[in-house]
Amino acid sequence: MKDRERAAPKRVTMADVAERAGVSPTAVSLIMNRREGTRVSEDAARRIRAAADELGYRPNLTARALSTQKSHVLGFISDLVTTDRLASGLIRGASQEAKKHGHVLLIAETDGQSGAAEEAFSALTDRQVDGIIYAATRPQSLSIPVRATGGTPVVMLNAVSDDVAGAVIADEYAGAAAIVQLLLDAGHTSNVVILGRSLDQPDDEWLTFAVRRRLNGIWDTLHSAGVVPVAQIPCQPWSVNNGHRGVRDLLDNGIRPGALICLNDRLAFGAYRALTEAGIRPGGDVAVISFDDDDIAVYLDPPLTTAAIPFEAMGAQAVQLLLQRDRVHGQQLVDMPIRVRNSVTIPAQLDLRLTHANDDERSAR
Amino acid sequence: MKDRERAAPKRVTMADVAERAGVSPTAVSLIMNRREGTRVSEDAARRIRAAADELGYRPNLTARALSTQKSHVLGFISDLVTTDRLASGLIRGASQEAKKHGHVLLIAETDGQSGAAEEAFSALTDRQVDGIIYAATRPQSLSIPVRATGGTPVVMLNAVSDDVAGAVIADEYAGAAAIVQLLLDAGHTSNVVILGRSLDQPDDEWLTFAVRRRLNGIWDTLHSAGVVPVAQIPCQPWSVNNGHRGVRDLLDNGIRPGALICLNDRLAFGAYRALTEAGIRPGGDVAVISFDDDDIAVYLDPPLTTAAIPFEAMGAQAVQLLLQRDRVHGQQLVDMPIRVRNSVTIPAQLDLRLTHANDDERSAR
DNA sequence: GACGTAGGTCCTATGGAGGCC
DNA sequence: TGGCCTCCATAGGACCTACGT
Repeated sequence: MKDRERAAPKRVTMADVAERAGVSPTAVSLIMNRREGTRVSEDAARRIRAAADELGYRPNLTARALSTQKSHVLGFISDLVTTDRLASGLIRGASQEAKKHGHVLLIAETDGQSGAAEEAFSALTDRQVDGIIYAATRPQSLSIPVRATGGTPVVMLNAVSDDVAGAVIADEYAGAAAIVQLLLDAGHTSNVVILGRSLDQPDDEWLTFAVRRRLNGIWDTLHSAGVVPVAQIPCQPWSVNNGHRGVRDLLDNGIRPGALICLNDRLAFGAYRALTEAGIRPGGDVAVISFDDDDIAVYLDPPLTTAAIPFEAMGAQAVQLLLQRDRVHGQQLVDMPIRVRNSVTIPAQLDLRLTHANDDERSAR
Repeated sequence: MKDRERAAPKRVTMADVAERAGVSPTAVSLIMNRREGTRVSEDAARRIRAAADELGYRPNLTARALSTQKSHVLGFISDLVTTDRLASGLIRGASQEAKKHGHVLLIAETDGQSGAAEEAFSALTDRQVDGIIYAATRPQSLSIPVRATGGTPVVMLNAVSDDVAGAVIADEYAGAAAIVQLLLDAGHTSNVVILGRSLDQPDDEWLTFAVRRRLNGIWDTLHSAGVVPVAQIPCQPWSVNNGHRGVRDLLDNGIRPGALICLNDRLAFGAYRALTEAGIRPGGDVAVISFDDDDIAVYLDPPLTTAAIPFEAMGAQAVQLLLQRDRVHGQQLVDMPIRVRNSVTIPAQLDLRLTHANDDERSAR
């Protein structure tokens, strides 16, 4: 009788239902879960269902988890608290897929500090999550604190790791190949410029496996078509200002691009600015393609044709991987959809075969 | 002995520690939790701590939750799956604050469908969350399915509700007043134009309580200074294209703004474009202020001075509210920081007293 | 003052008691 | 008397705590 501050009406429990239906708690449990092996009389079952209904009974999943060792909760850890919001799609995709399977997401963040990852893993395993998704906002190789894992299955998302088999990442190579092919098919084969990285540039921290694949996709495709770029502009980081500077310098050097392959949308934004300042119309005078499908891609004028990172699909895929009984090993590559917009002029006949990204402007407030 | 598929090494339990230390589980429990009322000998305590350490003992929080009725888990429900990522800061702020208090976030989304909210609340209460944050990506009034709540405390985040007392929202009125005051202090008092909504416009779905407050802040401040706008441009939704059209029409009508108050950053982006096309330099020829501190605000040239929605602070505040023993009622207003950038030219003497937003371009990949 | 026992949290899995043919 | 089907009691699962020694 210590119902002083706990004004909560005390959840109705299995015992309550059992009592009202005049059966044992066991019978209630059997009815509420599996119906196979009908071990309860139809009459009792009816009474139980009725009682559960009237009392508004809902099973206590914590207790169930304790008993079954399955919590139906998945952990989601993201590597660092970034200031941009690119990767929130990962969570969203994962969350929706989890919901489909009756699971729910417990999230934790490693705020960059070392030791934080271990702490995050522990916080989740202590709560008996059935599996953990370890996600990065930028593709990279992460090490996981195996000790803190306690045997809980882990899949990497937008990242890879030597410590674990499953990983879901964007198919950068194929995506790059596809969008460059689109550019070439549209006839933009001369004066091709690559903005963001030069092959002559020494390896550095920015050359992650994902960037490498993206570059390979680009170069292989150009090469297959016998196209040789007239210029490569290295810049680090891939920011608006660097894109702007890069293209401005290019123009100052008297090189006028016919097609511009930007390694991400921010660079493209900067490029647009430099081109416009020089009186060159993006989309009209020069074809532009890019990567990521950042928010700004739609806002640009003309809207940018870009290879999107399929964050939501990747998140969903990670959940599937985790929930599959027979684990698939190795990397799962997810297609990068090409958002066909107007920064590349496309001959009518080719155009018929393309599906254009149809973004009505997203409305705000 | 059914360790067939469950290859997991079986977590070490309190009983294991007790056995190794030669004490009862109770003693272990006492040591692992509260130390007050030293009811265990220092010697035993030492042995217990040693044993726990050697075995790598970690308490099973599921079991603890079952017995204490406190899960140290907070639920986070967001209202609808929006395509933009503005509000991910809410989760981030909440998550970080929760972590500080030894809590963790369980997330659920109501995918817009009716009934989904109830389902989400149930999914969380079934798992014994200690409290629920009900967040909206756009400020609005939401009704909560009280039945499914089961007495679990709820606070609204970036939203309000008639069904619940606590709510955390941005202080739109004060934010608007502050940024308009900044504009006026900088001397931009003539040819003021408001872009986004006209007072003559009839009430509609876009006129949420948040927008109303934002508008009131603007108008009251202008009024106090005796400033009367030369034009108000209604547009719905607040998109880049509408901002562009609005300002272009304005210029076509021969009105040349001296100061432009945009109701959000997307409108501002469109305005920039229209101004630039007309040969007018934003920041130089016309001062521009705005709201939201969207990603694009930094990318613009010149970077946009805007009143930021403090998503992270709001998320943190919601957690605090939830965790406070003595609940504070009513709405918690969170300050909107003014990001002072270069779209408003500021006299040197005033400038000294301002803190400028110092955004080095965020680096990508 | 130091410690153990037993009972409570709620659900599930298993073996076994009882009834019927 | 044995076989079979109903149903239920009991024993966990890992922890906390009131009480008793």
